Amino acid sequence: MRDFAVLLKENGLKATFQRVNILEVIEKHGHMSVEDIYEEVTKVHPSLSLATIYKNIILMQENAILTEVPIAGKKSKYELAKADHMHFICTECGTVEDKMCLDQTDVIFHQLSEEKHFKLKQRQVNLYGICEKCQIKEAS
Amino acid sequence: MRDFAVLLKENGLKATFQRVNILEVIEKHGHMSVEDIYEEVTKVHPSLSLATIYKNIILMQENAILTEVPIAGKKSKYELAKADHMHFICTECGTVEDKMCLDQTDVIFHQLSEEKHFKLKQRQVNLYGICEKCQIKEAS
DNA sequence: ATAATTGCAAATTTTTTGCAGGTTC
DNA sequence: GAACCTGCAAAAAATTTGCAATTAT
Repeated sequence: MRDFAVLLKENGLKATFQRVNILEVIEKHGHMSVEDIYEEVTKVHPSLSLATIYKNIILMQENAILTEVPIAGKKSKYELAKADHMHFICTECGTVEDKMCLDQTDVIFHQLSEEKHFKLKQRQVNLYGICEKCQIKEAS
Repeated sequence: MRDFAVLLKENGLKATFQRVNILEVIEKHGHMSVEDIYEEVTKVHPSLSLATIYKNIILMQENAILTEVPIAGKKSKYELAKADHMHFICTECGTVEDKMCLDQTDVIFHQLSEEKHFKLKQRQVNLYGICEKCQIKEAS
């Protein structure tokens, strides 16, 4: 488990129990909506409030600790900021799975960063479909 | 301007003034949030309600007439369903611009559709950065 | 010690719902 | 004329805000 207290301090944020807790559950589960986080985190720290989660998600995004993964037809999920990757998103159950970028994605990104009229900062490649579990469920 | 009445009927939906109107403003502006649509559409048809927009956006997505473009840090926008393309999204002003897919995106998509554990349906490549206008604004 | 952070409650904003009246085919 | 659709108003859900009490450094 990463040392989130240090990570927070490096970004000039105080390492409160709440923040570390939020980051730990996100690390553990990978991709979580605000509500997912709330449910998990209150198991350990029942008084942790939704307002605190909202405030911190915003703050941690500003500090590039968290990244939002907006999803068509569902609520956004949040993940720890990490090296560029793609997402498999299940349109049935909403599960998000990371997928390493292929070589071609770098080619594309590089080519697009040449575009003079748009200063490219970040890419997000989201692949929608049906995950293994839901395929099995559908079949039956 | 496309004949949206026909498009709606092809999908088994009644061609109401409201629906055609919603589709026309989206066609004209390219990418619009619910609120954008409401503001535009009420200029022509002041009594058109938000509830109608919400109901129809859902319905038209189910019928593959509209596509949601979810955007990190901003509200989703909606566009007419069309051939695969990428989006340049300005993180300052929220403007969305379409960008044709490069050849490599097809290679990637094809390669990923071989993955046995995920039945790939749709891709969404979103490129975040600063648009020309906002670059100029920043510089000054 | 002090500046930042939390948690509550209230306010605001966004989205959904039910239904009576109106419209499309 | 039957089924569908709209617009209202109310309800529900999601997010933000202000502030007094608490906590991290």
